[in-house]
Amino acid sequence: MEQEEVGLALGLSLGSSGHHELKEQPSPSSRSWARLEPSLSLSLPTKDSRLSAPVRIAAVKRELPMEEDDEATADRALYSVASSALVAADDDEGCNSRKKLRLTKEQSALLEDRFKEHSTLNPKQKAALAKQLNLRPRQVEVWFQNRRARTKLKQTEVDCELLKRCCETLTEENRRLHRELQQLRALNHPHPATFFMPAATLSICPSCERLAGAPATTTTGADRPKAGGGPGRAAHLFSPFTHSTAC
DNA sequence: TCATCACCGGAATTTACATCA
DNA sequence: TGTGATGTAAATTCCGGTGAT
Repeated sequence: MEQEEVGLALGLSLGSSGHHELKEQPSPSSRSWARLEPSLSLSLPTKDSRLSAPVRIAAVKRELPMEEDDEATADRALYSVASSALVAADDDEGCNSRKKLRLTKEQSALLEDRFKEHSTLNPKQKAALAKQLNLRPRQVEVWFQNRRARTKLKQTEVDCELLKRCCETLTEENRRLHRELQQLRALNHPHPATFFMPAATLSICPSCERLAGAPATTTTGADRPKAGGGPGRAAHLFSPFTHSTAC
């Protein structure tokens, strides 16, 4: 991005004359900046300076020893400087705050469209999209980062809700199994007068590994979790006399 | 093989702004 | 109409992973 574009994008026309150490300013990428900074001995105009932001950025560009193919790093550095200039602009007005970009509906829509296609961008795509949107590549990059974060958060919420429902289902299944267990125990230790099935007939079905010994009327495949052989396994009750291979 | 560097993305956090009671 | 609480999203910072040299 040309320095003039940066200045125009920021809508800045600052008056300034002083200088400000670059490393004191926050940047979009502190690591990139930290790697740049040691090689720099330049100082930047501050809020007190009388240079316009584009001029200041141009000054930085002259002093930054960058390769032409290092546009991403350059962009971050320039953005950092531009941000600094913006802060300086506010300071000029006695308001030490950064301005916040609000994307237009058109910009948001296009970003969303691109995100639907690819949730990440390569440098060329980023630059092209930035140009198309009249934004800085760094802004596009940040938007995609935040968008991915929002997507992940949304998915986490969905997963959480699913787990919650699953937990409720399992809890209910657990209650039901406890009731059945009590019934089975009653069968296993019946009063002599009401005895009708010997304890020995309660067994595990060899084919499905489910407990046998009572009618298989309470548990169906529909009301059990499909996977994993959960609580439903032991609850599948059947009579060894009526059990078939359908089990 | 190891060290260093550059780059990128994720996570956490900060901050500006909009909305609403 | 002014104000504080709150939510949202842009921006920042830090950190770890990875590939190139």
